[in-house]
Amino acid sequence: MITSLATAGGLEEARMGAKLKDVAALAGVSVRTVSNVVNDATHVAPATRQRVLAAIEQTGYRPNLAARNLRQGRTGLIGLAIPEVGSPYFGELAGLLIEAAQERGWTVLIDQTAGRADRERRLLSGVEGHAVDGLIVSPWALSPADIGNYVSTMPVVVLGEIDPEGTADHVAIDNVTAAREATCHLLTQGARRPAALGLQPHLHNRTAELRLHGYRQALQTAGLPPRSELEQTVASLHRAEGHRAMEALLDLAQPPDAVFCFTDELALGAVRAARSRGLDVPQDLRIIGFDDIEDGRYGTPSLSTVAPDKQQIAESALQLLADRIYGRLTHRSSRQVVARHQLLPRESTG
Amino acid sequence: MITSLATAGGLEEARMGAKLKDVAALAGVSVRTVSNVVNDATHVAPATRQRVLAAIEQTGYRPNLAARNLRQGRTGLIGLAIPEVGSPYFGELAGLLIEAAQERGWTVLIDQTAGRADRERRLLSGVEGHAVDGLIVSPWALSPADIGNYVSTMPVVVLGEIDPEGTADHVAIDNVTAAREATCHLLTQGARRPAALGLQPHLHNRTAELRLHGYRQALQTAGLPPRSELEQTVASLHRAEGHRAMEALLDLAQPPDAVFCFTDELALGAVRAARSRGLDVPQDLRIIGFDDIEDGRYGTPSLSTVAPDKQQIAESALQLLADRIYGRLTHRSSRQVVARHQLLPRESTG
DNA sequence: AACGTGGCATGCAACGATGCAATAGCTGGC
DNA sequence: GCCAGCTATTGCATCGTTGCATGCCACGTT
Repeated sequence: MITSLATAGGLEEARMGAKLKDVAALAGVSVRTVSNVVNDATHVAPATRQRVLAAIEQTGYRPNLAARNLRQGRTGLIGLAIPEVGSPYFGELAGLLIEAAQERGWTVLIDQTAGRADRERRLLSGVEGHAVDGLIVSPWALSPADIGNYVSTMPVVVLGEIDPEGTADHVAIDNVTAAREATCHLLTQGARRPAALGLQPHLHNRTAELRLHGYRQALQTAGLPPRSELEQTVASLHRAEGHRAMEALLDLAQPPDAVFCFTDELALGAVRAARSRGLDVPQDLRIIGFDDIEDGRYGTPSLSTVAPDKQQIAESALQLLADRIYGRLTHRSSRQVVARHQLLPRESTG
Repeated sequence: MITSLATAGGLEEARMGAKLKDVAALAGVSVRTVSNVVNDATHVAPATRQRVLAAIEQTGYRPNLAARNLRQGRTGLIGLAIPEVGSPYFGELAGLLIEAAQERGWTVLIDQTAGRADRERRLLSGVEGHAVDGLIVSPWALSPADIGNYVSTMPVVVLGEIDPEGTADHVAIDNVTAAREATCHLLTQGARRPAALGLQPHLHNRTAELRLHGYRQALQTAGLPPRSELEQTVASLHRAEGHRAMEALLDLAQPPDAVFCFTDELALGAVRAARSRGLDVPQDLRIIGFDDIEDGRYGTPSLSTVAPDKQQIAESALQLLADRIYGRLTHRSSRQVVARHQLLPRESTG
């Protein structure tokens, strides 16, 4: 309708929706040639290219992504499924992923699963349709088997959890070692009854399991018996739960003298709880977290923590995904990247 | 190619890419009817609907969004341009927006502008092509005039800054009043030399300007003279800058006895700086922030702050955008929503 | 002189879905 | 018994782009 008008006279008023056809008409070439210029692929004579570029400039042409996607079968979008963007660790990670994705020409589309299994499944099963070329999932509530069912549908990279069945690509740090190191650090600083805070047995939170495992290993190495009352379960990973769980620990007949929290957020809540009971951190109670979120660095006391290399995690995840999407990798077998981590002792452990 | 195969025998192996055509063939109806069922719009006989639904189930059909978008001219995506997802305030806000958008059937696509004007412009000018139906922009570095140039291209809602020329829809709180209240709170608590921390004169950060204005109003009302050395400029809104700026204030011959920080992050850095100099907050120095991020609630001391109603901001922004996108609103004139805010006195001001 | 080669440019068809308008089937009223 | 007035269903064209195959030309080779 307007199309023909725009084609005929479209010089300045072409603002809204110049198509390839319009550009072609203005430049006096075929639609196909304009497309070639835009995708600067095949041989185009310099003179023609100039003319087309000028026409593009003049019409303000922008490729219609929907059409391009339909034709190419790719969308240039990748999904990122995380529990919450608002939580610092995932926020920081999302930021890095978005940045890194942009460099590869991808746009990231965030879905918040809030750790609910149904939502994570819905996402994987492709409710979004053919909307994304691939998916990066950070599952808190999904079992490895669940994931296996869906990787056949589209490229999936899983963050933060090792899938024992090896059906999907994974990026994670060595959680057992990291947790052991954190606990050892507490012991080295003189702790005799270190607690673990952050179990989530009701969810399929394998990351938490691994960290618990590392914690127990450290105890064993030090010749200390595991005590189940020192292993605190939480319902979520927010500060409020850290606060609550810490109070429960302090209410024990024999309270701990140190706490390894599975995330920094939990640790920050725990610190707060300890201090409002008049305890000094680290004097009376040493606390270490996990994630190295920015809040921990500027709190009082600054929070000791284990820092996963988030940058590396982001890069690796995209690399794995790229390999699958561009089909550089045909074989089914999954790959695993183990990202670096680093123990960062700060004030909260003395 | 595979299409015909799938159409003919496609019962179970239709996993990868069942189209409308395949479903239609299986259900023994026309493609158009299947489409009608999917969009449950027009009259479809119950029996037919059942048959089609079964076929959809069996084939695992998912609508191809690219095709749908091409046809409809809408993408179902809205862009969200914020400086950083990793920063708590924007992370929390993004989370709420994503959630609210999902309820309206939209998917949010986050772009991080890092406060760089070129990036914000690039985004507005539609580098993303016809990729998004609308845009929510939280500009730190863009002047109102810049925005005016682009609103004609697509629906835009601006967050956190009032555009005096009235070219775009806006959602913001009453920053002047809020800042005045925060400063008044400091004065009420006994402050005599309250400082303002967070100016960004080099950027077109109008939000900061408004908060400074409110701060000065409060001083004037209290009969205190404004002192330019108490108005601290920052290069970014991160904790580190809050830390640095606070130290600068403390190095003054006559340091302040209270500080109004323009964001909670700055405030957290400021608290840290004060305490590492041996000052007690709030005993020696009262500090109030702005944003009500979660970190502030669980720090020691807990941070007094001004809490914008983030939920309302998110809802309103989407409402305004929806009106534009669905064309319920044709007239050019811009609308402004002033969201609620609330002063939250906590420990850091005594 | 005839032929092969490679650089440019083009036309046609198709990606998968929906808007439109037309058709087939049905009921009820006179 | 016939037609008006429905509802249910369908075919065709189309959204804007790119893959494929081909046409055309000029040049270098035998």
